[in-house]
Amino acid sequence: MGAPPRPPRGRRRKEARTRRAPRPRRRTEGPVGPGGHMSGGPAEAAVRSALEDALRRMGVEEPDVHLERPRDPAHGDLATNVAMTLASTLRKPPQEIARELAAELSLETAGVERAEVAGPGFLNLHLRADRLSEDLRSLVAGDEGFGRSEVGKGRPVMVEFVSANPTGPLHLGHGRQAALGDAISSLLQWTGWKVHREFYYNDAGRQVELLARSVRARYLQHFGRDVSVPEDGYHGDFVTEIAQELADEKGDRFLDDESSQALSEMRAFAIQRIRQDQDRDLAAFGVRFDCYYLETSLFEDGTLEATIDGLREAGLVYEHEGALWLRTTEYGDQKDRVMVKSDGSPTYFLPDVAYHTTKWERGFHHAINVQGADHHGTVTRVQAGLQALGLPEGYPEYVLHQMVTVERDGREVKFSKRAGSYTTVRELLDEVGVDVTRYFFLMRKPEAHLVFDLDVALDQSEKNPVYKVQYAHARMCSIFRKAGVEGDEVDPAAADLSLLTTEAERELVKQLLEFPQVVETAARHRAPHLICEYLEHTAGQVNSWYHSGNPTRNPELAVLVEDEALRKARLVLVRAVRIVLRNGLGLLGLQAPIRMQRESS
RNA sequence: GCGCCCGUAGCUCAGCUGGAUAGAGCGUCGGCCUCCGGAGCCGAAGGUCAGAGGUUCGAAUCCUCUCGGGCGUACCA
Repeated sequence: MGAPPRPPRGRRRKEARTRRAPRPRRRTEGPVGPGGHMSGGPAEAAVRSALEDALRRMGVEEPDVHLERPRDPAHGDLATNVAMTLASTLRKPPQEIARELAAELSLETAGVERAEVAGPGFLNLHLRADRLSEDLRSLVAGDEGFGRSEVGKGRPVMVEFVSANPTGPLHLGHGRQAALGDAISSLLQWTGWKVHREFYYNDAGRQVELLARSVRARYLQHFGRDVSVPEDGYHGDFVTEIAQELADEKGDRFLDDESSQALSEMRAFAIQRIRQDQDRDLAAFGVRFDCYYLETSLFEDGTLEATIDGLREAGLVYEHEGALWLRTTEYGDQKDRVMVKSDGSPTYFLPDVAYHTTKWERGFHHAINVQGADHHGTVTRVQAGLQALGLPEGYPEYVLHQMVTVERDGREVKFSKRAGSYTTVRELLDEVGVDVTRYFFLMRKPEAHLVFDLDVALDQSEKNPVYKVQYAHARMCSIFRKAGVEGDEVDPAAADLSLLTTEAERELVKQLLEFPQVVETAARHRAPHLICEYLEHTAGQVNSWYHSGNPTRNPELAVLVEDEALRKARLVLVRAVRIVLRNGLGLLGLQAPIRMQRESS
């Protein structure tokens, strides 16, 4: 066979505006984009602007100050490496620049007690105690909104996730997607985006056809006929269950009816049952969608034809061996792709492209698809198809996650009964519960393989990270009960927060104040695991602080000390902890329990 | 073959824009614990950041190559 025909030259040249090698889409290049400063609390903002003023006085025109919280408390509350980054443009040694900056900095307006040059050119800043107190007050004032920001400016973004075919129960991969998609959606909401959650149903095409044939086979078997499920059909128990229900509801009316009408009725029945099943699991998992988009609707409303027409107009469509191809290689794909097979039916690729055009047309100029990495082959071609239609390069953005395996005693387990070859979300939910399942799906970055350790998941002690965080929250509530006060009524204005002087307390306050930045970073990187990590770390600090006040050993470090003023101040800190943990857990879709109840075994 | 992802402590994993002595949990070892909430607390040991080269004042992080693992590479979804 010769090479496929090529479109007319002039046309092609015009349309082929970009012809570059495929480039991996970094998750950091999404809607929020890199760059732009993270907020930080009022104290940090004051430090930043004071540093910028000082730098301007030193002749730096557009100072770009990066502030970080040093790991080592001895290195101050905040540190900047700006002297090192300016060394080449100012042509001076970093340490000298840092010394100048320290001298030029107005400590008063920065709210800084002292500034020290350290290491290769860091400027370490120790905040005045009152600045930390102010930030703590604003944290409590923020309450349920603490951690939210407006960087998204209310722009719409669609997050598509799960999008399971209606051909069986949801499996672990879908579970991870449900958790990820929902958490990423929440993160975007928390950072000021208008989020639309969508589920795309591939209810057309070959797979549902196979499902229908499989159900029919089981149905006929039910009536004693000697038929077998198609080789490439669905063999799980759920197919038999559906066939059983079909027989219960419709009797034997399909028994000798081999018409396509009968098959399509059976298909509709099966799809409806499976969707019900999936919906129930998603509801149990606590995930809601704003829209379920049906692939079949693209056939019905003419979107498919319109898409083909659009692609023809772009001059990138050609026929070859009876099939209709799209020249996706124009946009970096490894080979051209078939849109319509020689038998006249479309491949999944065409509706996929058509579907994504509707996202754009519905006003979602930012779209994120959460998918399993086993589908990564589709990314380039779908983006290519969309680019051919004039949509921007890199639309939509993809978050691809790796596979999930379940382990017990260090060995992989597959405890599926219903699905045949895979473990279902339902089975996992029944085994370990919603909160643990969600958290475990989120605690690793999406692109890393996830090992779901059942031994840890079933452990109800603080070795289980979920319980560790929830315990810390419950403990704070417990302290309020013990103190006989309503946590929400603990008033920072009525307390002298300068009494929070121990290192553990100061470090804890700083940790809590970091929450908004963590949310922003996690949202920008589509990385819910950063929230998990933050919560675990925070809970560790909280628990350690709490335990340091052991009544028999160090009663003076307990929250509920005799000293009324100190007690009030510490109760404010307890309230702040509770706010942050509750907000963080809520963001991930987890409960923040007032008290923990263990199941006795 | 080509493309994408991954490789950090015994295990599971963090590590933000390239920054100071690479962190956490589990496990191991050593202490403590009739505690505001229960399998808890404190501490210790444990590293050639897969390997090699490069860029840089500075690399786990950026670039190139090699090795190892996973996935993809259909007129399947």
